[in-house]
Amino acid sequence: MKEIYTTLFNLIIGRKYPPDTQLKEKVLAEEFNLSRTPVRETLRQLEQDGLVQIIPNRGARVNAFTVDDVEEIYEIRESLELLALETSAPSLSIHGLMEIRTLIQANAQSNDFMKHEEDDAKLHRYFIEASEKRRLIAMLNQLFRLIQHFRQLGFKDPEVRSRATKEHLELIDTMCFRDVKAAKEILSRHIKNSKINAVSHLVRGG
Amino acid sequence: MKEIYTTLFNLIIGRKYPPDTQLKEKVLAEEFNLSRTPVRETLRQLEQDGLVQIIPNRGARVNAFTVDDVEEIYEIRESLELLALETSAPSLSIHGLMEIRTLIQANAQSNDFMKHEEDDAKLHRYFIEASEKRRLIAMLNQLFRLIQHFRQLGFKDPEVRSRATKEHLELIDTMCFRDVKAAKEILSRHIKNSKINAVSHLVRGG
DNA sequence: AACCCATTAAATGTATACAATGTGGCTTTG
DNA sequence: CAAAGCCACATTGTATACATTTAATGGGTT
Repeated sequence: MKEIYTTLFNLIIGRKYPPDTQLKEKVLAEEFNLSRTPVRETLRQLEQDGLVQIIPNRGARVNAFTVDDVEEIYEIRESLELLALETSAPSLSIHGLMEIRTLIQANAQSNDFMKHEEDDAKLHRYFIEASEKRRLIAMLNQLFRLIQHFRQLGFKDPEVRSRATKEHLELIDTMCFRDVKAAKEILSRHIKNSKINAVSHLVRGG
Repeated sequence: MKEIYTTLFNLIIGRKYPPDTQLKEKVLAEEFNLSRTPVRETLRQLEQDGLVQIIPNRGARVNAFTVDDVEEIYEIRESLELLALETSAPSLSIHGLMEIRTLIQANAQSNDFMKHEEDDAKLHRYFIEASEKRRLIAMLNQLFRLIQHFRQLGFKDPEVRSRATKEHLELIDTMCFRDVKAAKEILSRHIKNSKINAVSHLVRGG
């Protein structure tokens, strides 16, 4: 039952289901060997992700997921992560920061792009969760799910990896000095770079 | 069917259902003369609002909705509205700005606090929707729903009203000059003031 | 007395059956 | 021939029935 959600999710993100495709409950139920009930719930979740639109009595249709959408998500993410960073600042321990720093530096020279992707996720999640704001964390998690695919693509480029690593280390060091204002600048630029990088993997309008 | 959502929503926000209350599908279905199916959907929506937590196979329980939650929502709102303001700036017309300005000034001396609340909503929505960012708009709409109750309380105080009006006019005038940076400062302060005002209507921990 | 396992009751999860709504095509009529 | 109305069908919305999971209880053993 959880499978149907991730499957549909990936089909839409991956453009296998083109925009405006009607998602009919009965058809999906048969394809996934389920009844309409769990299918309906899945469609509601996808609506919350902004991937489909549901019109009462008329069902669900796939929303376009364009370059503009990816950009928008990155911009929202930036705003919210800056807030999280600011909020987390007082409660961060040097110990915790150093732990992550060691991890990142250990993988800095690695060519395994998945490792870099994981480290990136860990670092961002570290600051986000340290904010201890339930809703903020939940919202950012949702945004991360939506752009995960494009983030992974980005890390395949060695230049992107080394720049990200550099920015990560800068961010940590700056936060060690509790210079929140400077840290926000670095994080802002880092996410803007990530956005450009993610978008470069897409064709405009596609 | 839509009624059950708003009813439960208000019961939780209004603390009629205390935190940790178990919301059982069968009980709610009988109370609202519905079957479990639409009740389940309602509970999922409330989960998305962060008002209940659903644990698989164990059902829904009411989340606490504390002062901290209200503050968090205001802070997220601030971040996102600043983004919306920045994004909307290029596409704003002097004509549209003046139209709202006239409206606000017309009601400036009114004692009808509902009118002020409506104008406030209109102004904020104006900038938000001008950003033309689907997700941003949707997220802010959800946040507004969550704090609507406390916003209304705030406008009952004449001092709060006049300060809000003043800040609104400042914001509009500054945007007329396309001074986005200054406008963001004003909006930031305005929302921070609103937050303090909303929180002052609550007892800590309640 | 404390612990473990089986049994059971109550809740959620899923499937199916029924109701209501909206769409498209056909007919009818001006 | 065009437009409006009506009927049939497909789809969603809701109710109910069945399956599964979980938590609690009680009996038996150590």
